[in-house]
Amino acid sequence: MNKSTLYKGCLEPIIMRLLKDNGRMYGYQLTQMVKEITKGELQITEGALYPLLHRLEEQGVVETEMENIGNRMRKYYTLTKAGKKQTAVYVDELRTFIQSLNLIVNPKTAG
Amino acid sequence: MNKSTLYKGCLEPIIMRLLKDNGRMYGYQLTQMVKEITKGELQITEGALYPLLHRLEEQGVVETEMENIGNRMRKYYTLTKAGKKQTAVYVDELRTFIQSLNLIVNPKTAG
DNA sequence: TAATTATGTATTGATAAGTTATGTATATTC
DNA sequence: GAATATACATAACTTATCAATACATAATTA
Repeated sequence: MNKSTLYKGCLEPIIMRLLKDNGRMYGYQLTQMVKEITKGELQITEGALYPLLHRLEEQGVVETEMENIGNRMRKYYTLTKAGKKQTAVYVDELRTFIQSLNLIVNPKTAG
Repeated sequence: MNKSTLYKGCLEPIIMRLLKDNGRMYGYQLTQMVKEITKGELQITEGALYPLLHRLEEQGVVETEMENIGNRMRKYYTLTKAGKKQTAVYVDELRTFIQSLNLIVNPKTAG
């Protein structure tokens, strides 16, 4: 096992949740926010993030706008209406999943 | 996404944790216990479980004994000493991971 | 009694979600 | 001028899991 492989399968709801909470965000910002919130515990790689974002765009879950900051471009992602609905469902599933993990790892305190 | 794909990467610490708590267990029993504890939320498939158990045996994390119950055979798994050590580390990592997920999904209550 | 479900271990082929590595480019800091 | 941070992107590879299948016995149900 590898510490960093734990979140396989959870990345999608994680990203969607952050977009729901913060509105417009760009890729690099998402990686930094995850790192910051989890105090460095979760680090999203670009190889995981960008294909995911593109997939979400393809599916109509997010929509994008480009913006130029100085000479660099940024691609901002926003949840669509359908995306927000989706997010609610996924985050709920993730919560249930967390609860399930808790029941196994902390059988006494988790109820 | 698929609800059942959430726990990719978490199965190993889950199984090891159960073995640590309950001592000797057999494969089918592990699947049933996970299902029971999580009220049906997590269902371990054989295609995931048995290869994992075999891998753990290969690595010296668990050791096995066969037993005949009636006419059916059962293969019991027990953590080795090294396995118990490993388990402590992995479960700790899983706890940290759960905490990280919580920080993202429940930013207000999780601290 | 025939069919289905539960118990029990195991393997195979396919898939998808990651990692690692690489590429491009600008801005900043030492 | 070298290293680091910012910013997007893709390609090749790995691997953990699923779905399906296989085999076998016991128990239940129609």
